[in-house]
Amino acid sequence: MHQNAAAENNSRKSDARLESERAILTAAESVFAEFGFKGATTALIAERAGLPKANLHYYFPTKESLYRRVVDRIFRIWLEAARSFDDCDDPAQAISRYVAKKMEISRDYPNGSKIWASEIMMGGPVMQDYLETTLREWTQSRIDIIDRWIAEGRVRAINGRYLLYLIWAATQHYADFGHQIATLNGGEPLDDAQFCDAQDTLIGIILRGIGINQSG
Amino acid sequence: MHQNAAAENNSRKSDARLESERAILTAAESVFAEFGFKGATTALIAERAGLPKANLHYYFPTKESLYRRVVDRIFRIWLEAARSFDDCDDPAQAISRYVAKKMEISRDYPNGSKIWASEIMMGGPVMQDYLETTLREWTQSRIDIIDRWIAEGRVRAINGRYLLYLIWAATQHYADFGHQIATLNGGEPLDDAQFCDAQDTLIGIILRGIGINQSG
DNA sequence: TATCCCTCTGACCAAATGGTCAAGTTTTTG
DNA sequence: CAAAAACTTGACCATTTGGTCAGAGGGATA
Repeated sequence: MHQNAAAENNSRKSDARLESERAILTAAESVFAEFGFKGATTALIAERAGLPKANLHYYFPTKESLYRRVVDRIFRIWLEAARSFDDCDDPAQAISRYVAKKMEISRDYPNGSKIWASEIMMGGPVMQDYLETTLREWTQSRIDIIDRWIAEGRVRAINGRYLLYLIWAATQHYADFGHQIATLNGGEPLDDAQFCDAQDTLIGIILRGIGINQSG
Repeated sequence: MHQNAAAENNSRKSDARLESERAILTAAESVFAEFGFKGATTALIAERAGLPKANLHYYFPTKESLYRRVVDRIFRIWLEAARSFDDCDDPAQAISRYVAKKMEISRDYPNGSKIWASEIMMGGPVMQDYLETTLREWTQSRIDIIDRWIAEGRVRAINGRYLLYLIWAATQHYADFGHQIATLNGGEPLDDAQFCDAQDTLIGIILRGIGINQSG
């Protein structure tokens, strides 16, 4: 196959290898999300990935190395969402875009969000570096932006830090507590219309809550 | 000791037994919160409770029975907070009291909140009954109250369900993600002043967000 | 003191689990 | 085509873990 060349761009890894790794990582995400790091078993991950456990250990020597790869991916997705805060200097647009993006991530990668939550609850054994460097810097720079908006009178005087926590909490809730939300929805996950309603309700409350009068 | 009579009110359990059970339950809460159900080991729980593992199994025959007791306690605390929604018919007071109460619970029983979160992420194997009965009924009745407030024009038209989810998410975040919040606070948990600030910021955003103009 | 009941605990066991390995099979390369 | 490199896998192992058990305190009551 001629796609070989494209695949080899990625560290000379064959298509088959990439496919196996992808299957393992996907399975690992679901198992780590459901049982936490200690509760996850490599046997179950291998089973969900459709290959023998020994084969899984060929690609990922230890459970921890596999876990690290999964956490890495999650953090990269988080960083992508973080960028939507930069695209625009209008507070209303910046915040509503950021909230919308985080909601979409909760819907599209719920397992990633759960693993993040689990990591933090365990005291961040793997992500502590990220928390102390990248996340801390990102958070402070966004607080600075919010403070500038406040100084310019475009946003009501609030503590930007706790606004960010509110946004993180409210959006990630739709992933981390998806099972509870589904149970309270008759056992079914939110459909598209409900999800949009949740998103709009959240954005509406936050924007008005920080003193932005929405048009429309 | 004359307190004996008081203790015997509780199913004839001796002081010593109650004390041992309390120590075990406290230890169990911290271990389940940190490692999840599967990751928690009875050996570690026993160690943190300061007694041999065999003794723990004398009081709680299986790990699951111990876990159920811990989850029961959490749910009872949750119900207590839920009542603060009933004490008052004024939307501003009812909601600000409820949020404040939930924030206090996050500060005072962070492990309980983490175990709840972990349970939900596992698909609610133990709490599913609660979710489908008590929680569902409580949620619907509160949505009805919010809808009445809206009909009376005392609150902006919003979807009450997603307002509740926002409140749960934002308040429980301070327990579940306490480690992340501490890391972003220079490694120290929020002090009293910061915690109050977070509480006031949250209440302020929510009240204004649902169209209640606060005085003061 | 003798009896009874509750509590405590070290030693033990079977099952589960992370990880290894040698012996294969397949794919790539010279 | 042959050799080498990469991949696959069943069997195996050491450790961990939930739970058991026999027997040892220890404090009431008669």
